Amino acid sequence: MVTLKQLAKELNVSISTVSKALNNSEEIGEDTIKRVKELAALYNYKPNKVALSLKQNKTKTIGVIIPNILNHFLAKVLFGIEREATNLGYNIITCISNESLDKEKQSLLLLANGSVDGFILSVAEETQVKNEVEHFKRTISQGLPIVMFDRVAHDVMCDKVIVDDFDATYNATKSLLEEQRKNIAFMTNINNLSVGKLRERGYTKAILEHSKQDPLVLKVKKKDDHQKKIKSFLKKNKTVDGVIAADSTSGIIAINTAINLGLKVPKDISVMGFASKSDSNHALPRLTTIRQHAKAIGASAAQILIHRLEHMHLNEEVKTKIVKTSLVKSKSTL
Amino acid sequence: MVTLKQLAKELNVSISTVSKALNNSEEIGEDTIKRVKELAALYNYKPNKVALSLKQNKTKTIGVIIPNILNHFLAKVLFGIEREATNLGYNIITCISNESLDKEKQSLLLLANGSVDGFILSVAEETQVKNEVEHFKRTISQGLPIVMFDRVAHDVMCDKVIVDDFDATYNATKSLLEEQRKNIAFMTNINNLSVGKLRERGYTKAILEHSKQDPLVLKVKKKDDHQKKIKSFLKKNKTVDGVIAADSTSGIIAINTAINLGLKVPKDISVMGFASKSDSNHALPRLTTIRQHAKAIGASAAQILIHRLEHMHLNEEVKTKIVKTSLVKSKSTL
DNA sequence: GTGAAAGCGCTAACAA
DNA sequence: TTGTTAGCGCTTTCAC
Repeated sequence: MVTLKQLAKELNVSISTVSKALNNSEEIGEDTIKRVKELAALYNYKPNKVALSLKQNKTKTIGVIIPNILNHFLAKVLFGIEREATNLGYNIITCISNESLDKEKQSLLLLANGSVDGFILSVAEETQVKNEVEHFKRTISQGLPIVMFDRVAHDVMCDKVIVDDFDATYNATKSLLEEQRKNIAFMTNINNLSVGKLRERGYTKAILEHSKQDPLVLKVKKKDDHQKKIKSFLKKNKTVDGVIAADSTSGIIAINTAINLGLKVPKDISVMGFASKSDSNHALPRLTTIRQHAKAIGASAAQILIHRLEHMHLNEEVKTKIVKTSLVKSKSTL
Repeated sequence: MVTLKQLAKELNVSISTVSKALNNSEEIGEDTIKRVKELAALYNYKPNKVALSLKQNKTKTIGVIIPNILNHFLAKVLFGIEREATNLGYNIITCISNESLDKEKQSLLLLANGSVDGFILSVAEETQVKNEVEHFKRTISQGLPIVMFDRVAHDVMCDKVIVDDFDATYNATKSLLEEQRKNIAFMTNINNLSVGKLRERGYTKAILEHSKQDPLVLKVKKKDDHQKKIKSFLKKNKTVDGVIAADSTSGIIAINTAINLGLKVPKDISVMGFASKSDSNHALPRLTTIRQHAKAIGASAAQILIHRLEHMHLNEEVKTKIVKTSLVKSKSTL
């Protein structure tokens, strides 16, 4: 890479002249500016990012810590973050915590050495289970702002972008009740997560308030055979005529399994679940989905963090933004 | 963040003494080392990454350019890259080209300002269609090595990690022929990509060599209704008794659609396709899949790049690594 | 209108 | 054993 020094030498002017010329300083003569710019263009000069970062004590880089990149929702949020950050002139350094508390701590520590100006993250499953938050607080107190999305740690004072999980399942359940469903089951493989619990509560509340049935919940663990679990559940609970799925695969599998068992969807059983558009394609009939607007969540998180970074002096209060889900009807419900 | 300067001041020693002490230099007295380290620990000192990068003229950071983060395969490769890079002491800056040539150029340019030491990337669809490679060559000639994976630009001299796409479908097709399938179709929605073409050629060759049928190919475009396309294809070609899917969704949809049309899988029709483990769950019976070992591909790419970065002086020849696919049999084939 | 010098945080050659 | 100094590439204040 060409440096100011080299340009200066070749032009027989000082380094500072070159610097000022390239930054269109008023101080510099017109033809000098022209000469400098021409040579810079010729050599394809680009200011060294690292030197700039050191000088200005900011990197224009955001650390993003994602629990699981293979989760379609999280990947899509990352997509949103990347796009918005790029538009606003920031790069992102991505770490994958792999749902591990240790890796999460590690990543936070590793990047808190001047590599990034702040963080966007979703809390790892293990962290939520153990309810640890010290590492977040420490990072923030070091002057590195954090924006949490989706899975957040409520007792950490920082900006948050979340989904209306409770309302989403509450409304989804009510919508199945309006179809006159008498025995609606709730399926989840994210029962450990804050969002998973909220979704279950939304379902339960709707059932208790508006139905005569008891809540009926199937909790699938990561290591379970997902298909088998759902199949035996549906076999055992033959009167189930509605399903709310808290995660993106349970809904798909529920439809496929129901059909395999000879049920008609949605005539005999209605299925509704959190999922993305592309996943909903994997069932026939297509899954009626609760969409989380993942890209918008990512974009919001990036905006909020960058706004804070660029207005650090203002010391604004932390805020929580709620991105509303929407229900996209398809053929798996009436 | 605490700096050496502050530590030095508080300890009444020089900056270089502190630096050396922290680096366990032989030159420094034992008790000085101890005093320095204690204070450093107290203040939670961490060497400033940016300063180090500037000094040593390397960032220990890799630029990763992914065409589409929502593609499960690519996301998994990213996962592999991140893990391996982290293990080897590198960070990754992720850019998403979104299959756009412009964004790809943009990202390359943006990071070639000292932000990263090298690149790992998979070529964007538009880039492959237009067959542009100049931006890659320019980057490399600037001293930033590139490792390409999966979708590679053959006329760029750089390290590559690829899949045995041709062999994979050739063998898959032969395996269906061994089931005595008489009319095997090939379905793809990645016909624009180098890998998509290779996969089609593998299928075609196997058919031409070992079967009496003509090749039968269904090309689905991004904007098509995937389910509809496959449904009408299967309706029109009622004698199709085998399917090879080049991408990760066509196989799933083919199974679900066949069942919807009243066919028995695998009795009436066998389906086999590229897909990941989690996707294969979306069909019932589960899809027999061609696995690409995405994580291993990512890890290899990271290893190769980092090796090159740390042995730049050797100027080793570029190499191409082929990661063999494997066929995981499930219930969608005999 | 142009240049010299300081400084961001760090390392390392050299001096004491 | 410890300190001084230069320098990585850049911006910016202050002199000329």
